Amino acid sequence: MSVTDFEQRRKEILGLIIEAYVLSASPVGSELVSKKLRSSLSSATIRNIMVELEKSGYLEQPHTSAGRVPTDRGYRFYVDAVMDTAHLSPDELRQIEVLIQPPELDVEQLLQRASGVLAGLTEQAAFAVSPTVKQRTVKQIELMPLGVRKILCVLVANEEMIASHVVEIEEPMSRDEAAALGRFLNTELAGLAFSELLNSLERRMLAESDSFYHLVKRSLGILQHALSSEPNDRLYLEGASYVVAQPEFSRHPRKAHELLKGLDNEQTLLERIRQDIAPEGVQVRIGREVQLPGLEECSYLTAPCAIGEEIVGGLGVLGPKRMSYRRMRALVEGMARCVTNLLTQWDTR
Amino acid sequence: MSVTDFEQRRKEILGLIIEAYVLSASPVGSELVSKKLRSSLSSATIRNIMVELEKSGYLEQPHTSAGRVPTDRGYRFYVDAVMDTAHLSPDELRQIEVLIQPPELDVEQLLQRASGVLAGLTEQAAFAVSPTVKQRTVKQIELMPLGVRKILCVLVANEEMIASHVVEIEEPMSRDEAAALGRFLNTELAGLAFSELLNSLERRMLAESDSFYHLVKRSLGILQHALSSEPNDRLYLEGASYVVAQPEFSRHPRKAHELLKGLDNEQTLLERIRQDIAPEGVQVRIGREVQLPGLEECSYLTAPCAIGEEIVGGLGVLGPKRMSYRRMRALVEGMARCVTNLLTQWDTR
DNA sequence: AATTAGCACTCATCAATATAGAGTGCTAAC
DNA sequence: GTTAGCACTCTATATTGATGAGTGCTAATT
Repeated sequence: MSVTDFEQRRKEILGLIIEAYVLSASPVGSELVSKKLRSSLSSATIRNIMVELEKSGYLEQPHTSAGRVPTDRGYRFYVDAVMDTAHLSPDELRQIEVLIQPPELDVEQLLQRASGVLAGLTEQAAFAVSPTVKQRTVKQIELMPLGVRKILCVLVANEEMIASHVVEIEEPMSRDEAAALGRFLNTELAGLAFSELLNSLERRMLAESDSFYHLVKRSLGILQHALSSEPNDRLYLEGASYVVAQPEFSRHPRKAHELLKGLDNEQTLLERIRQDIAPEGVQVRIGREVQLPGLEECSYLTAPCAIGEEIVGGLGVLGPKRMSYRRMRALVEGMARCVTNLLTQWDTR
Repeated sequence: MSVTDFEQRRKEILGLIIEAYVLSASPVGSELVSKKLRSSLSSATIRNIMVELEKSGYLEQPHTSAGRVPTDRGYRFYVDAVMDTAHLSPDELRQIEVLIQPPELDVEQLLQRASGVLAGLTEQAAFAVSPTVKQRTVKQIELMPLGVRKILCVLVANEEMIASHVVEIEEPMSRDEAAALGRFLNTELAGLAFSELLNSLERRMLAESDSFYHLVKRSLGILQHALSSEPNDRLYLEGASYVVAQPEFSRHPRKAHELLKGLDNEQTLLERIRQDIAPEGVQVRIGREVQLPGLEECSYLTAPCAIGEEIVGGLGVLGPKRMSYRRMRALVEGMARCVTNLLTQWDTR
């Protein structure tokens, strides 16, 4: 038997152990593996291999004379090198699209639905992070005076992504002035990324001392405020109850409590998840890799959502380390694809 | 000893039992009550009174030879007729105002902070319902074409409450047309409640066949859409982990799971809570009165938040039935007062 | 050299049992 | 109307022993 065959067999057995453990939530013994294995090997042989897998750090024993349980490293190896990739069928994708389609063209509603449906499908906690208008390019900017010293600044990235902010200003501004300023901004700034807006205006202020100086200065003040806060920067999270119901947590109330405390921390979660949203597709974080307080016993998967080529947000699933990574990956990928499809459709309509 | 003295003593004992139970979470025996009672009565006498209180339905025994535990009815009586009212000191109120003040004039952010701070102070789950623009009166309406067949409709109730919706329309509309329509709407509809808007327009359509007919018709179509969905209609909920950590739930994982499932149901919760927000002030719902699936073992308190005299939202606290209603009422009332203060300040600034 | 049967050993789990003590209701005395 | 005293009930906790799943090791087998 060649070395690679050897390796292959170890992988297969690790896979079987993990899959059995995912279902049963209790340590897996050599007998069971022996039965499930295609090539018939006795439990004794399996035991020998299990010892090797334990030495490699993929498995561990809760105590002498219990079966084996995967370690973080075991799961990681399984995800990277053992499990095969599944995809949802076109039919399932269509069904999901129907489920998440909101009655209106509204990104927030879409994401809320997506996280809800994803939680239901996976029976885990599911999340979606709303894209910030900042990441997108300017389509239109409108200014509208409210009262004397307040101005409503509406930033339009595209039809579905709109941010409006009330900005307090020093000098009063009339309706006509606002309209003029709006026209100025729209001709000068359309097509820029919102993130470059301020830089661009600042550069102009330094360079030219032209007739627009006053306009530029006022715009800068207003846009600085409007872009500084983004209340829509939100994490939709649903289905925490599924996770707490898992034996890992329901048997250890303290852990459940810590998990929920961790999930209450919307901002921390959001930042961490944002980091993982990458164009490469589905990302997996396992156990201690999660690096979020209270979520050491959890794993999560993320996938990016895009409008066309531009990544504008993401979604994913969070559950106990003991989850079916194969199925979760398929579902997260499928859901992200559906959201991306819908957003892109909306955008080009 | 007169009848009212008699009644008074029963109340005092019920109060002691409830307060002890709130702290200890375990059935309260006659010995303990006897010790805590000011007028010294032996445990035997207390037992007799406890039997009466049990007959009245205020107490029950988990089993023979355990102490007593309050029933829903017992809590209700305690809240209505036994406990005294506490209020936060002006100093505490000021501290809270500082804590919840957001960096910007934004109702949503204010409510989010309020629910977070309230959860921290009460160590229970706390919630806040965002006011819908529908409940307020029209200050300004702006229409802004986006692309060919879409129009952005901005509804301004006051500086801090703004709702914007993208509406798809049949016939294209130019910038000028939109501006004209906007002017029409602002002159005709300002001061009306948003909820009356549609009715008012419909009446006009039937009555007059005047030169404005076309304008009215178009407005109606747009506003119908814009008002039909209210994505800001949201419930902020924080601190569920506190509740799950209470022995009522941490000792019974199934109950904890059901609680969390109940809390996941944002819409149902929101509707139920809205019903309870009354101008009279703090409302209390206890146990089965809650009438929300999965929350039979909980109680909640709500208080209205207003801008001036007009109630625009509310907030409250949710926890196990075994909570310090006295302290919760003070905190909920105080927090509502702070939010009301801030909103009213903003509005009149 | 790899595999396997056989076996002694370990340890968690579960049910059965005993024990302690908290709290009751009742009765009779104050 | 109040209270001391007491028998009684029932939970909570600890103890014990039996069960069995699963292991590691050794020696036999292929």
